Amino acid sequence: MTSNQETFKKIISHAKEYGFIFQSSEIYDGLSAVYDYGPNGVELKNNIKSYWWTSMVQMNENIVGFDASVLMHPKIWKASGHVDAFNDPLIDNKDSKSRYRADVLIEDYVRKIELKINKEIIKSKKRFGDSFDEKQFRKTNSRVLDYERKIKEINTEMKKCFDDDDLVSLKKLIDDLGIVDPVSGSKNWTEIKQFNLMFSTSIGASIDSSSEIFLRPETAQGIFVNFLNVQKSSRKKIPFGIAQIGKAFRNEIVARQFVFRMREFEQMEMQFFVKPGTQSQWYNQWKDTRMKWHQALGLGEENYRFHDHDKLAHYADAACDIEFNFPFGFKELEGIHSRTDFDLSQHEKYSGKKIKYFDPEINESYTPYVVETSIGLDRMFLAILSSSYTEERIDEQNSRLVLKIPDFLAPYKLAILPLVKKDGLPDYANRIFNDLKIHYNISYDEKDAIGRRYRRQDAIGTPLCITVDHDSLKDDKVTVRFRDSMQQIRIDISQLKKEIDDRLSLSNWLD
RNA sequence: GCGGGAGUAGCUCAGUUGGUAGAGCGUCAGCCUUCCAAGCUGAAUGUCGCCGGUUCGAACCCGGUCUCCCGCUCCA
Repeated sequence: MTSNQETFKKIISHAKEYGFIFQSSEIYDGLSAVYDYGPNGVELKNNIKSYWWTSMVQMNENIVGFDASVLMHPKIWKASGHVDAFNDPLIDNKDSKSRYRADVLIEDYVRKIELKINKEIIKSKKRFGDSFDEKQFRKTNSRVLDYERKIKEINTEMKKCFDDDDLVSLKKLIDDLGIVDPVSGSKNWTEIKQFNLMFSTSIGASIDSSSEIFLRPETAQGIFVNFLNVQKSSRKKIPFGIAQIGKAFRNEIVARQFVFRMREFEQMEMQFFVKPGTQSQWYNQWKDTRMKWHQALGLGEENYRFHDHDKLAHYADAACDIEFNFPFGFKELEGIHSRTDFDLSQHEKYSGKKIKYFDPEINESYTPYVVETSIGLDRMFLAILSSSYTEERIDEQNSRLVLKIPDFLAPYKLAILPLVKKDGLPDYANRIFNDLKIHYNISYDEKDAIGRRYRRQDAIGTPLCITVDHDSLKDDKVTVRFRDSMQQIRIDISQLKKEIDDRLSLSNWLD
């Protein structure tokens, strides 16, 4: 096992031990790929949300907030393409133990035939030189005609299988074509199974009259179907954005790597509506803005990189990920997609309602183009947790475990600690606690030696510790101890709030 | 879903041939009063993942099942 994997395991243990993340339904053996956030976890998560929301909605005059429901009309998922795209017919090879999408196997087979046609063409081109007429050749060459007929047959049969949901015939097609596993060369296939990545439930109390609906597999469609409601009620002019934070659900076949891939997860997304033709410019601008937002956290610029998509989804004309260096390598943290007018057009088509924006600048109406930024909240959480987890050696004997979480995201902003729990120090400490608790989430601790309490706060990432000692009773000064440097300053309690604010304010991070 | 590995206290792990379930750390109470954990005393915490089988007797053997880890696969 590599040291990264070791570290990752330690982070998972740490998350449990200090109340950040628990596995769902643990006492019933757990529910796979579903997690619960503990007392410290929910604080961190809420702070991340607030950081995102503030920088998106509050700091941008042309972005408004939104919160769509999880349950939506089932036609939405037909329009968006999820009903088709999230249904994968999968087949396993018993010898190589590999799993494939049945349609991809067949498409690969078709591609091989196409290669054969190309070979024939190249061969003849060489023979005939400049006088070679490709169109004529394709029409007349018997071998090429056979190949093309074969391709047509396969495609027709495959389409028929999909239209009829006939997995048995689809399997027969794979058998008849003699398709072999690219790894093992074996034809030892299992039956084809249909996997639907959308969770379904039913709406309506009566069994007879109820109908199947889906838990949303992405939050974005809630924004698209409300585009006109939001645009008209908020009187926004293009270009403008709609932002929302919410849960989405995917019944992943393989869901692993802790909270990186969950069946129930939370997205923070912003759909930015622009004039057609300007999408590429906005796409690049949002790429830049989003990367800067991440890097402002100070987790290390070298931990981020762009990954451009080679293969674009059906709705996109450009797409990239911001990847983060997780303990298991660089993986997607946020997606930035230029979604064209696909979604709005589809909903216009399926709903029969006009979804157009009248642009007063050019006196024309059009279907806006969309640039999407979509970040996995749980992934962001994991990025912060894993990169802030630090095992620090202080000297020969001493080490400590500290979460160097960006200060304003920390579950507790400060801890108030009486040096000893007698001589009236706890009373004094409690007065400070009560004065400040309306402003910050504060931890109070009087158990054990002061050093041990500092370590406990380090382990959950509390940036500041306020220690009350005997002198405090006389001079109204307390010790402020900093998490990362472990340095201490002595400060008058009247200056305390200002000192804390100067250090923790969001404005240190947002401009 | 397939293959491999694992599951004993909150955490890390012992547990002999099948014979009453253990340690360290942590937690809690008390002592000590000390500005960077690991001083003293005491306490709580386990259907040994779950179900079944074999046995006089199962943490241990057998079967099933659930969960986690690794690989394959998938990923808007």
